[in-house]
Amino acid sequence: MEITEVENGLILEYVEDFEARHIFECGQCFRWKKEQDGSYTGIAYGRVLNVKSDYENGIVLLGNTNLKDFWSIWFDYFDLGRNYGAIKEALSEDPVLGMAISHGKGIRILKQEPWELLISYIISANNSIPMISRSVGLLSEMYGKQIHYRGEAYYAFPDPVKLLEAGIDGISLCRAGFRCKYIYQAAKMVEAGEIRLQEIASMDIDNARTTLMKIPGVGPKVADCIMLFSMQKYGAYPVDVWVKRVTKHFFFDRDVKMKEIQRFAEEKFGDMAGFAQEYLFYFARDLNCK
DNA sequence: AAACAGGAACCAC
DNA sequence: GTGGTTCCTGTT
Repeated sequence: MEITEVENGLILEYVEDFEARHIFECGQCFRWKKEQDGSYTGIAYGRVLNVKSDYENGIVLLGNTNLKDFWSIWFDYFDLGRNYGAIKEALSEDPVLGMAISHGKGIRILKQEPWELLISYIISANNSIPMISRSVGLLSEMYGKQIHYRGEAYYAFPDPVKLLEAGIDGISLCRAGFRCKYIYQAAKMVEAGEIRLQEIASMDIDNARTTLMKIPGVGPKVADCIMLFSMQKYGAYPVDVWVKRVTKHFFFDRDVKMKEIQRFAEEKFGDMAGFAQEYLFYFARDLNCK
């Protein structure tokens, strides 16, 4: 990779396995908005960033940043030190994964913030992606810190304290329905130190899952999403309806239970299950696999 | 306008 | 521990 500093941004060249559309639209994040020019603008770690990529030429343009933030935030956020070529090659031994990977070849799993993901995925339960994005956006607008970029206002995701101050009634304004009480309780547990996300992140996958599931609104699927997308637990294989459908369709072709799918993923993909899940999810949505 | 979409809680068994 | 029902908001 080669980095050039330009006016209010960076040009990255010789970047492999990076396609903004695949990264931001494979279901792992809710705060990146597509712009007219095909770039994406989002907010993470208290910074607003604009991203545009050209997969074939290995070019990524980062707007509204600098070298310091690149090395302290964005290099890790986009996991640019990871060799996705090797992962894709290994997974492609399976022909179904081979197809899925050619559909989403530029997917990278972002290293997002555990607290924001905990709340985002509590909201995701029995909910659709546009509605989840809206609720997370509303919480941020109402209770998060405002940041300006190109004359527009962006909002960081609010701290637990801010949500506690808002109370259940304040939280309910984000239109997350029955999940609002879980959001409030989660904030309470985190603020009280009853749940320590950093500690959970350092546990092995089974202990981390069990501990996360003590939080109301967090079941097996939500726990696996939090672990995969913010705690680098790449053996997690979150099974939502799409992953259930696509796994069932290509690998079973019969009625299967969640537990069977979990065991199958663990045995077939091992510590790469999370990557396989993302390729399959994006593929299933593309195919509208039912 | 009724049917459908989407995970976890909760309660029987 | 498994199975069925309910929760909320929105779209088709």
